[in-house]
Amino acid sequence: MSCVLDLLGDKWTLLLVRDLLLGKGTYTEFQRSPEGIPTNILAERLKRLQAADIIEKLPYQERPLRYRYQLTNKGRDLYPVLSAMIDWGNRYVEGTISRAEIEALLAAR
Amino acid sequence: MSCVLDLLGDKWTLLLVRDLLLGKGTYTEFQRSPEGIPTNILAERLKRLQAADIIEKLPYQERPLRYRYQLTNKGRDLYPVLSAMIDWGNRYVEGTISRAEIEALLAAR
DNA sequence: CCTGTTACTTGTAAAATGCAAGTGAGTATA
DNA sequence: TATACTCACTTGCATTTTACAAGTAACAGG
Repeated sequence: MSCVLDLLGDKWTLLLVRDLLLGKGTYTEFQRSPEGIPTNILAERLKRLQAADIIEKLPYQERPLRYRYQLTNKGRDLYPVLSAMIDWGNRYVEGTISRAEIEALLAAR
Repeated sequence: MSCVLDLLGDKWTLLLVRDLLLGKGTYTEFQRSPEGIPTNILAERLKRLQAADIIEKLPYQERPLRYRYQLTNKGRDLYPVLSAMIDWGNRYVEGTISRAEIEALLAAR
């Protein structure tokens, strides 16, 4: 647990994983998420997640060359963690989006 | 997710929930956990978890009057979140204790 | 009285975070 | 061929949070 929380135990990291699961992938897409992650924190977290092999950076266009981030298998396997948090949130925290609505968002993309 | 992470998204909170699930309950028991939580952080997190109705403080002896903390139903329902993290850790993080060993610890108490 | 235990609180230095502004590569527009 | 614009960051700095050490208060036992 302690080792896992050294990687994921902060306010922003799992929000990034959530965004990635929802299909976001570019720097500006992450920045535009409603929580408004500070740009220096975003850059640092992306590096940490890459170093931990949870995400990878791939070119998605040339001229101009641009990269997008996407989850590795290791990263995608965090879905059950997010899923459990969503279920708990739906049960106990007000104003949370239901699991069904989220699955719909995932299916839509 | 964001609301849930405002409560749980830090290094120590879920470690406390883990300790509580393992049967720990007094201030010194938490302090003696191998991660070594700083005492001021411990006090603050216990207050936050109480305020969030995740734990409650109950007297366990008189003369001298002493309290222990224990999970509420809301707190116990965090088990699936921990469980998902443990499974992910077992798969991807070295030096993690297997789920089976943890279940044994839980059964033992 | 003196020592020990439990459960904290207080002070402070170090580290992480949040915010604003700036940079550089490349593209599009006038 | 300047000028402006987008994307993906980096840098500087004030504020907040954390970590570590020390101190405190209530009570008990010898």
